[in-house]
Amino acid sequence: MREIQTKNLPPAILLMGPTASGKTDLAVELVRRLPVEIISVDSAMVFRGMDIGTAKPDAQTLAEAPHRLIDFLDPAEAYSAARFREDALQQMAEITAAGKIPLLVGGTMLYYRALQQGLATLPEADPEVRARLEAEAKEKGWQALHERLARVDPPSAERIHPNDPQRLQRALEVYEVSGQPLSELWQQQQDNPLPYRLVKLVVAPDDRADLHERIAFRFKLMLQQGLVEEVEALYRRGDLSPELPSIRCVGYRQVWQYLAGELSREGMSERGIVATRQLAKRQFTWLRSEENLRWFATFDDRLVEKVLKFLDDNAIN
RNA sequence: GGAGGGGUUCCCGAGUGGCCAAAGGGGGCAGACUGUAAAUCUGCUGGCUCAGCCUUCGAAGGUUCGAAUCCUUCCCCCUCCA
Repeated sequence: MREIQTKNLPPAILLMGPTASGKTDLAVELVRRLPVEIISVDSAMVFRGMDIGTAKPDAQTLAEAPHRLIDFLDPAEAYSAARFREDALQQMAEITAAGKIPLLVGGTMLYYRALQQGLATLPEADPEVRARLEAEAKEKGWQALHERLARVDPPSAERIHPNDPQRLQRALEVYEVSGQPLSELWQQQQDNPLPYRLVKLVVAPDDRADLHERIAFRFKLMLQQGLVEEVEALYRRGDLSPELPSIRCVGYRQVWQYLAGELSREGMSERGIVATRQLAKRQFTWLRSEENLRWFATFDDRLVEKVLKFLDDNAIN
């Protein structure tokens, strides 16, 4: 029954893949051949002034294939999965209204998840509450906060590992701000299917070793292109710190440490490459749990051709 | 040529007779993931016919009931003296 309803919905393409798999190149190619418009699904490209390290397409590419949801946030600010969902839905609606097809491209898998499955109605981040919890943890230890969570929200305490400060903090924050346990609010979550017929594909090298090689090559290229200078500009602002989501991004964090004298130039490069590999690995874990994915190999000579055929078979043309 | 220090499982590094397939860290692999997610966290990590067995601590011998740990010879690396 749901299938039948789906048929009448406007289409949208989700193009996923680990970092350095060639998503952007493929997306640009699709823009040239199909009536699609790109929406970025990337938690790092949202930041202004973070171009080289996020592998943001260059100005010329962006002129040809505009990306929505990039370059709109200052690195001092924070984004979220919930805001992404709102923003993406709005952009998708605009594109569809203009008679085009939304092409969502990126590697932030939580955002895809949030978009597809929706989120529970929860209070947004509260910097004051977080700061207070942080201070408390520093004094008493996260173990104590885990014990407190066990009293006010047993299911969440059961689920969240005592060593996971980020999730502990969030669960306690939700309880403090809303007066309700996170686990309760989750239960009230409603099924909220997207009003789109999703066609999902992923690009990734067949061989992990190939991806690792690409990652190392690309990171060194970023350094040649001026990644250190880019991060230095952020470093010199004086109002940014390594705790911010922007500065914790892969590459930025390591270069920041290098600028702070905590890493040698060589160590920074090595750690940056390692962090990128580890990111790709986590992205694969998400991808394996995605339903209805069609996989394409990055190094396939006929990649574009095959993708176009697949999309055509799915009534996208 | 002489004096000393060292070679440990993918890497770094602890271990100086049994409790050692060998601490810890890194890397790798697998997993989790609901407003920080390029984040945060968890597990595994010599092999096998897997409550046991086999191979491993530079190499080869030896001592011992038993050796990564002690002895002998050899190979290689580092520091210092000449």
